[in-house]
Amino acid sequence: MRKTPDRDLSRRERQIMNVLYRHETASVAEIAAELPNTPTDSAIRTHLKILEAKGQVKRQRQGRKHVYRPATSRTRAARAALTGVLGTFFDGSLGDAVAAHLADPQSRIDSDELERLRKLIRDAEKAAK
Amino acid sequence: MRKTPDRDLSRRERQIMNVLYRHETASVAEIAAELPNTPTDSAIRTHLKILEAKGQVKRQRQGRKHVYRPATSRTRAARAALTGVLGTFFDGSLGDAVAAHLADPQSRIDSDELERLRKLIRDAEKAAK
DNA sequence: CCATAAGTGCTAAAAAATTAGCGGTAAGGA
DNA sequence: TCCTTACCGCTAATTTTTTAGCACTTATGG
Repeated sequence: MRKTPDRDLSRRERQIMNVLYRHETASVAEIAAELPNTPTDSAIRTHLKILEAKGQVKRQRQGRKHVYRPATSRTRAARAALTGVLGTFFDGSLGDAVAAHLADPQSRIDSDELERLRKLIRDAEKAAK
Repeated sequence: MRKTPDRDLSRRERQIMNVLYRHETASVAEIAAELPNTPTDSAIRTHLKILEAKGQVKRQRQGRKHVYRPATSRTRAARAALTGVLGTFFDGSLGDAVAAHLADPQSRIDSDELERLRKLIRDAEKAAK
């Protein structure tokens, strides 16, 4: 028996949650389509059942099948994930992260995106006053 | 036997790698100090051995003990982690992520940080021309 | 209204992850 | 030098994760 339940999710559980966050909502078959080393539907259903018991996902019938969604809002999860990455890799600094991403040759930031960022910062500065 | 080795790391492996990325370099005892549900040093050593075999960490004697560090550069790992979060939660958009973080009441962005961001964007725009 | 297909949950087995015991080695101080 | 302490890796056991088999239910279309 486990003393304290693990805070983090297992590898598969995390993979599944990530699919759900990308899709907002997904059926077993849709999840299967995105998992590496694709397991059977049956295996996925077991994970979903466990995740549901952990309070991580909600399910809902939709016609013949079930559709699953994350129990916590995307916004909340997104903030937590971002904050985690900032903490682990960027010393908690958003600026460091933005700098790194802008410098990443893979990132392909276009000028519209830059423009958008510029406005975001400006608005934030305005709001701070 | 495993057909293809899993791309992702196991839960503990990831926890350990994250400690290493935060510290850049760490001893077994230092790692232990930061892991939830703290296991014995011996257990951690086993994980490190496996991570070393997977090519994820390098070790180095330092006096009496060993010191471990990630095998891949922090920069590379950081980019990958950030890109992953952007993909899962922000539709790949840096702007969305920045907006979310600025809107996060927990984030406590101060005006120096905003100033810094402003310059980053400006320089990037300049460079794009 | 029957046959088929699509989807489900239970259960138990297999594989992987996680852990600790223990004996060994070497450094440092009495 | 000898004892104690700090660390190490090997090995084997335990626990968790991950998986699939299978029998059951329910829409659907012929």
